Amino acid sequence: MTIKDTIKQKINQVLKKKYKLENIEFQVAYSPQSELGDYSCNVAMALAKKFKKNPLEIGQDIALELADKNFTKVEAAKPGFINFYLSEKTLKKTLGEILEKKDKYGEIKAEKKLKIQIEFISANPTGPLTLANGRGGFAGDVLANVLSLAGHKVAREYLVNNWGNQVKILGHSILKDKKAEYSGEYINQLAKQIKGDDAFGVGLKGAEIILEKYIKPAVQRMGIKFDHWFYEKELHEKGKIDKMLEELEKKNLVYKKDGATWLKTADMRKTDDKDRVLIKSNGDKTYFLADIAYHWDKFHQRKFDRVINLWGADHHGYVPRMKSAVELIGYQGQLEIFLMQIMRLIENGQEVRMSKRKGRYVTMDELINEVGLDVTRFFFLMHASNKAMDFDLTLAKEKSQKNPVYYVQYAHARICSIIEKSRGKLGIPTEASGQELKPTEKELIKEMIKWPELIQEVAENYEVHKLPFYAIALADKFHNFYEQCRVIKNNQVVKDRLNLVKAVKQVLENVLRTLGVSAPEKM
RNA sequence: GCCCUUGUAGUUCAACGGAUAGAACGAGGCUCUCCUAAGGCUUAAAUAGAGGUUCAAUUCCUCUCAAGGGCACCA
Repeated sequence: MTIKDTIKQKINQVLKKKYKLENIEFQVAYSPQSELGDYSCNVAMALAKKFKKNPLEIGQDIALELADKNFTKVEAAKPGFINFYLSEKTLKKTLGEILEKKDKYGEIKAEKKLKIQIEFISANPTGPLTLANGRGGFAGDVLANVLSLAGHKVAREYLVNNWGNQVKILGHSILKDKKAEYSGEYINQLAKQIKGDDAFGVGLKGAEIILEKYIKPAVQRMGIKFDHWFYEKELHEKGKIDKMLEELEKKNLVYKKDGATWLKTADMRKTDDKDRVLIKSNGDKTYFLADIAYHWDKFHQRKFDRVINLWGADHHGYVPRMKSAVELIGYQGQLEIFLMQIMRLIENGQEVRMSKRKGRYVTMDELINEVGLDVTRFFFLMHASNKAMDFDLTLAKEKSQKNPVYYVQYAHARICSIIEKSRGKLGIPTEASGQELKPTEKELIKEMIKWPELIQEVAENYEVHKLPFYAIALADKFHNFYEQCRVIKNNQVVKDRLNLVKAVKQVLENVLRTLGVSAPEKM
């Protein structure tokens, strides 16, 4: 159990015993400054109104009951916060825990182990992966890592839309006829390889080649491994779409109007506001129907407890109907859709609209070639997904040398160097001054205590961008320590510090692994 | 027109409704006889505007202004 959980549990016990209260909402957070302790809780402020009492007094009353071996001091402060001061013993205990758990430090037990699927990227197989696919790609990959650390069984999936209109258009583009829309070098290449006169057939072949020759290698270079590539084509060819329609009819969820077949999505008034077409009046099936069949497959056939889809923000109008459909087929609350905001490409200070159709885009490959995978991943991951981000390739190239990822990796390299130099040297237990940890040492350990707590938090709110910020904070604490405390002194190794530094190396590695970024031994 | 996102230092981004709004880059000033100066220390610099809710608002609500996206029997 993390320190945070321990505090929460203890406070709930006190509330129950002392005040006969349950289910009170309160938060346990990190104190903003070290003078105010390490953890702080606002429960007294939450109770102030209820009791019509000064929150500080309530805080003092509660603090009295909270004495715990993990803390040297628990006390109420100013407006009514209860502050917890970690004891040195707890810090040292954590250090031992890290060295013992090694790469497992950060793993937590889920209250209930879930089978979770994360579907992301899923870019149409009509061209190479571009920068636009970077956000969802890296965020999805890291979210999957986090959810596994949090104790769930996670599968990564890429939906290949190798069917429908865009495949036909791809075919026309390869044939270079009047209906062509896509252009670019890859289309020219495909035109040389594929012959035929049926646009859809040509498109299918083109999509297959694009997937194998451009998309899959790019995904691999991005450092992502999908557990499953799902082909939309198979839904159609295996008759799963027709079966889905039968199923919906059996459940009495469809009706005919104006020659088309509709799904009663508006019945789910909370999620969608009107009914949606499944079969057009010309007899064509809509993509929506295929998508329902796809989700039926996820939930009904493959039995996922939770499905998370990362979509581009331009699909947000589609979210309500998809959620309604999933509810209608009986999986309420099990589909989560996260929108990745648009990424704008800037060139010479001007926004350039990326367009696959106009052949105007920067591919993932180009970017990784220019600045490297570590910089690319870190850059994308640092941005919260609900905000639009600007990307200037020229600036990115210039600035890649200054990417904060190096700050983090440099900490790791410095540690490796210390460990290397300490080999074979005489060990001395601690500094002559005694057992007391220096402030920078304490700060460093406290930062490491946060790692499992962060995993827990991100597994709940999916805010993956907090991980790179944590990595920077940990590196920062290390660099501070490095300036203040020497591990090797007069050609002798301070043993406790060597252990501390080894623990930091371990946590840095765990963090970087979760981010999919390398931990170099030399820089 | 309706709906959804988003407005934080010069720039790119942080900040579960909490205590003095943090970083990085950029600008200025220090700092290597000692484990990697890709480091450390330091100065200047920000919540778009107006109301409201709250003990407490960058965060929630309303309006204004600004940016982006969506409103199909397209996928």
